[in-house]
Amino acid sequence: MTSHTLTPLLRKLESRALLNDDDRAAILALPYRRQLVEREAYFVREGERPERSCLLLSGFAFRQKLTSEGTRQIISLHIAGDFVDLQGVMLNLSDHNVQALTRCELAIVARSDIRELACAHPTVAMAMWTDTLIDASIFREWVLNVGRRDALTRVAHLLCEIARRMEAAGLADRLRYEMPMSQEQLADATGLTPVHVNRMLRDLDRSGLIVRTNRTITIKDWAGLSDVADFNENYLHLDQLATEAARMQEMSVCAAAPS
Amino acid sequence: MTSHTLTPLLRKLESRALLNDDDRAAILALPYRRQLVEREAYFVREGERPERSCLLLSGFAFRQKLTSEGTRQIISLHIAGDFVDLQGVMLNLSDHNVQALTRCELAIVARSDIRELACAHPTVAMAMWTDTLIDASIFREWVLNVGRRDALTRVAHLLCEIARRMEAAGLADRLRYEMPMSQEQLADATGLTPVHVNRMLRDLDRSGLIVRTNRTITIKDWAGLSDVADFNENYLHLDQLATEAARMQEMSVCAAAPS
DNA sequence: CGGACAGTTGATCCCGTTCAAGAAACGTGG
DNA sequence: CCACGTTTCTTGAACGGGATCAACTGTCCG
Repeated sequence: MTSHTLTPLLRKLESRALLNDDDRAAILALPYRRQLVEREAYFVREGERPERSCLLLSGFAFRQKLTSEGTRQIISLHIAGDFVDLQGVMLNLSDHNVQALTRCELAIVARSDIRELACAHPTVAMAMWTDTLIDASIFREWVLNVGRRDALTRVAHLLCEIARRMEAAGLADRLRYEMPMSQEQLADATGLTPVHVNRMLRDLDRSGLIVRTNRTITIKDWAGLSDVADFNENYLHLDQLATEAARMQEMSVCAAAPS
Repeated sequence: MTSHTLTPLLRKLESRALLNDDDRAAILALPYRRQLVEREAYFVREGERPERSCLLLSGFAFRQKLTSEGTRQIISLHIAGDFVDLQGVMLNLSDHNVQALTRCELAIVARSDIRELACAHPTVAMAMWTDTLIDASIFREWVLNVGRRDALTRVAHLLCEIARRMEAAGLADRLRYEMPMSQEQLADATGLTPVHVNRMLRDLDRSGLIVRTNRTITIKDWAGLSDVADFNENYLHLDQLATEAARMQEMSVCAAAPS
């Protein structure tokens, strides 16, 4: 049972709230369908009425919006274990696109099944709510990044975020990972042009903070890089569970009552 | 009972999900404390551990983050009826600041009371979840606005968003409202400088799309303005309730079972 | 080997910034 | 009600960070 397909989902939700055995069983009992999708495939399209949500079992994905002129802004990244498009469970119209960055394995779950789970298991609902709140926190940091930081800082910040999230997901070392994005995609994520992203990467390389070999990023000086990146990892809320456990004891609210 | 202080909260949540009488009673039974705060006052500070949430009874507020260099980015606006800082109910560390834009009346509710409400009333939990998802959708649009649109479009987009949200909240006509923000704040919301915001407003004025008298914005040509603004209101999810009701019928999930 | 795509570099341009100074609006106290 | 200081708005002039355009290199894959 430990190798159940939905184990990554269970892990994710357990990192968001304190679940009991009943909650765990209900999560693993979710009906799902496995699917493999190619690079560039759309999971969700703007304007659609979502009927299902996608759990990323492997690979990378990103959220994206287009202006009327056709320029693209990447809004966020998603890595294996992320429940992409959880907001489609409650919102009735999709306001952006979600696309595969690499080839992805998915577990597809019906929206109605997630709603039933949430209704029957309040703690699971709160774990999913928390997950979407962390997404929102990342969006806020990206508004700041794109709105008020210069080009070098923006690029460095994105490198730090990817490093830290991949480390937290157990996918790579913080100091060495393979960049899943092309420079054009980095540009769309930072609100820059591919040409200028290239120059900023070169500058980071020349100043000795990183080394690039093909798509592998090696961070030579984490403190130095996160300094030029103005990177403070609080917004990723990676320690949510630890602080949650501590605070539940203080408050003894919703304390794991068997449902 | 119709003039209960928390009626705006009830209205807000009823616009997010289909509540039953029991849910309504539980919302109005929330313990709260009224407070009046001055312009510039902080509701939440980055790095704090949130213990309470604020319902805006009157006035305007905004979310904000600072870079290490001290430049400010405004992340979103909030108007009377908004439950600011709902994300503080689940997240244990605040990742941004929330500040009063004008003098505000607040109803302050303890975090633990909201959690208890959410545990006991799944539909209310889902309404609050939905509310935070709509906030997140607005953040996404702002990433696009600040990342990929030119200055004129950014400013026009913000004018459209404020107009449409004030209209939806019943606070003003879509075509005429009093701008609650200074040009410096508009600049921090659009990722521009105050000087350039001023020029863009002048250009919108000269081209006949808007007229400004002091802080009053009169939109002379909504279609024209929303066209230069690249404004598509889907991201505000203003019709969430209507589409929700329609879809609940299709699916009959969580169908208002008396709790 | 060849064709497509990603990355790299240089030269030039322009949108938005910066700096500065004056005008209007606002709040406060007399 | 006006006088006065402060904040906000407005406009001009010069500058610069990043965009744009264009050419070349490297790499992957058939």
